[in-house]
Amino acid sequence: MTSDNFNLSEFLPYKLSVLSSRTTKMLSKVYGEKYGLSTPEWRVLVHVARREKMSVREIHDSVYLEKPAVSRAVAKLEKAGLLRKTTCDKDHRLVEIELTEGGLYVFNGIVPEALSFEAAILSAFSPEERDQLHDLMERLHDVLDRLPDATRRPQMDNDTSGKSSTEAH
Amino acid sequence: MTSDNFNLSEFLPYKLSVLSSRTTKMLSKVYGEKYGLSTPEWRVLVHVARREKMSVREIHDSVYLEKPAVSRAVAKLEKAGLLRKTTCDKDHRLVEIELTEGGLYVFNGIVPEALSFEAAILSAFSPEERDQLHDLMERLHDVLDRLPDATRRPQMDNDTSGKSSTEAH
DNA sequence: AGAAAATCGTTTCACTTGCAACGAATATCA
DNA sequence: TGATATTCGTTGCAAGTGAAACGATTTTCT
Repeated sequence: MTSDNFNLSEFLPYKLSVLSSRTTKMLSKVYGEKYGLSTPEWRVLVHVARREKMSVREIHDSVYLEKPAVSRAVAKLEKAGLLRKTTCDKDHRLVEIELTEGGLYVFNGIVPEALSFEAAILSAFSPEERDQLHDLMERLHDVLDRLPDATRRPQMDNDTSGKSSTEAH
Repeated sequence: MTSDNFNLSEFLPYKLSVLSSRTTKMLSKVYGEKYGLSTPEWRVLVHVARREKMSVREIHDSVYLEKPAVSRAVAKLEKAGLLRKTTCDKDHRLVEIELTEGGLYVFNGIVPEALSFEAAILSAFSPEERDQLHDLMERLHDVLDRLPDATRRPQMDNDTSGKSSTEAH
């Protein structure tokens, strides 16, 4: 029998899922307990904070969230006063989403904690190991991209500030 | 301003989540489309296949699934005829779960495909890099374990066959 | 211009999840 | 032994999710 000794706990997709779930769950305490944000809301908030105005579709394209998830997150964040939503003048199908002052305030409150959480996690690694991790994950994505029924991978958006993406590491 | 240039797409918890989601989603086609199993059902099935009889609690302890998720997955798998559920003689609170012949058949059909999916993913890596990946993920878990509000991490169960866990490779 | 197709954001619906509470069974301990 | 506490598996419920459908708007093409 060939599959007799299949061990779930050594199966890469399962291991990735467990690690990801634990990480997300522990991070969610940062934006959840203190600010009452869900994970989609947290993602939308920090993404919107990077640009002037953006539409639901732009968020959907760059963040790993389904369109309905973006729409609902935006609705909740608007109700909470963290962002403002107006219909675009030039194209009435589009909405223009931007942070309010309150949204910026929350953003500035959460991000340092999120970064310190990430720093705590990465503290176990040397700079070389962090590069390794990044590299391995990137190559994992590349393999997934080439598989038959490849799932959508959100586009990394062009950085408006900071180092250019063409710059060597 | 310190958090001006926070970039979600370079944030480790987010990156882990995206990679894990993509992997799980693509793997789920293996057990989903052809066998109609959900992810919890797939996990329960392959875990139960490793031992004689086990309880819901034992599954919950070793697999990253909430107790209700295990209970529901077991119920569905039983209804599908893939496993058998009987109340324990010695302790009537417990149930004894074991694979049926049909369950073993499905198991033997799925596992090779799952393993070949994993192999396809890992094909991009050298043996050393696979060890690196494993090592980095393990150390990530260790860090999470030591953090204040550490989330539960399922126990890796003792292997009944194959190499012992104390063996240095 | 006018019909048809495409796009955008929202909503609907069925399904899944996570958490707490529950009844049943056993263990603990006076 | 009898009262209390604990454990086990299930269920209820509120919230979240994904896929398809929808109305509104714009684009495309004749």
